[in-house]
Amino acid sequence: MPKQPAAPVKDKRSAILAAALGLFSRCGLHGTSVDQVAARAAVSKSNLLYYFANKEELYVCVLRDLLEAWLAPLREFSADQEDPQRAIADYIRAKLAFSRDSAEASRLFCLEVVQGAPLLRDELDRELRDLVELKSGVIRGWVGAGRLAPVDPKHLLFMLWATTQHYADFAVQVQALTGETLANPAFFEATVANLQRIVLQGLAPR
Amino acid sequence: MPKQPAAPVKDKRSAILAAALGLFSRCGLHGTSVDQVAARAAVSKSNLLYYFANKEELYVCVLRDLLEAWLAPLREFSADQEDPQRAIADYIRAKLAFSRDSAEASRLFCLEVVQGAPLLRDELDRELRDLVELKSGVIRGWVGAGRLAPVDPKHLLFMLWATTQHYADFAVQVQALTGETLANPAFFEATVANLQRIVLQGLAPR
DNA sequence: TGCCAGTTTGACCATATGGACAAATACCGA
DNA sequence: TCGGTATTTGTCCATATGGTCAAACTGGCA
Repeated sequence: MPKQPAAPVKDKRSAILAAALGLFSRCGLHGTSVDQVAARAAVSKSNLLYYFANKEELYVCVLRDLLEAWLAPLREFSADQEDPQRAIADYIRAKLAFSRDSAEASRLFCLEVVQGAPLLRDELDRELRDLVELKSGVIRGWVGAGRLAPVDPKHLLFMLWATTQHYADFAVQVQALTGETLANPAFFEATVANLQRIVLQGLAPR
Repeated sequence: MPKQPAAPVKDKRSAILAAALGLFSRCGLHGTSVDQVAARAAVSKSNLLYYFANKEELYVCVLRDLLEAWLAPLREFSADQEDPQRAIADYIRAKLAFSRDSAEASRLFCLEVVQGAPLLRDELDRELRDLVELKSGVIRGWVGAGRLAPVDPKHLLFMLWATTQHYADFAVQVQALTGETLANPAFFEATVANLQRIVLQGLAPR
């Protein structure tokens, strides 16, 4: 029977993963050295390589955690079949909260996908595809019932992802132009309201 | 009087810049070696370093061209003060055309901004800021005249950027989920129509 | 106490890569 | 043809970095 890893071991692993996320999201895989990650996690390089066979494995582990977190809000989307306006409004808020609370994760996800997602491609094809198919069905149902203007479900999802993730991924630009961050509660609420208003009115059946 | 660079020199420079754009946009600054760029441009590494003092200078040159191209559609936005619906519809189409025709540029811009834009920060603060201020005034005017639902101009611009750039930056994801690319004219038109419909209805004064 | 698996460390190495440099070559005007 | 400038190339080097390895250490348990 394999022994359960002791608590300190788990702590170290997650400390390393956290440090890696921070650095990878800012400098990318190739712009980050194992030394840097180790230093940031307060661990020797050799020790880090005891927990992760090599840099790529570490990177993949970070991505795996990432994808799970990224998918969470989508799994919740329309979970309890409430009315579409409510479901979409909630989703916008949840995604913006993710952009605020997990900005580094959002950015690393963005980096990876922009570069062609060599390591996520499979998961994108498999896991995400199924989930999107499922949610698309729900949206199509709403449209069919006349509760939503006719809209292609996938384009709608793209729009929701793009607009909400933008505030994490392009935070530098947002800050340069507005001086604000989602960390500011007032700005966060204003962003939620703005997005919800436009999207919901844009999707309202005529 | 400094001699004008001969035609072949210019060709070589732009060949190198083009090769660099392709590689940087896929692998980032650190994931791309000077050797690779040189090979792709059919030039020796030494020769490349004759035209660009070092890798960073090459990178900055690529970014500079990039930013200019990225700004072009925004400069055109509402240039001739037509009605807002028309101006926004045109802008959406122009930006999507950019995503289709200059996907690599869009992706490199995205990479750079996501990583904090250490090299673009100044330009973002200066050039883009002024331009955005200008266009925001136009939008505010439309809102004031009751021709547009009340909306924060900057959030509107963010929305337009995010939604249109998404099809270039997240092309892998889009393709994984729809099997399509903007290169397909039918898909391009469907995307334009979908976006225009939702955004314009979302912005219509009540 | 002594054993052993799990953990930690420092020393070391192979390689990739940015870039310096000097020699060679092409081009061009006088 | 000649001289000089611009261009091109091959060689070489310093450094950074991913990763190996064997030795040392730790903690629990018989």
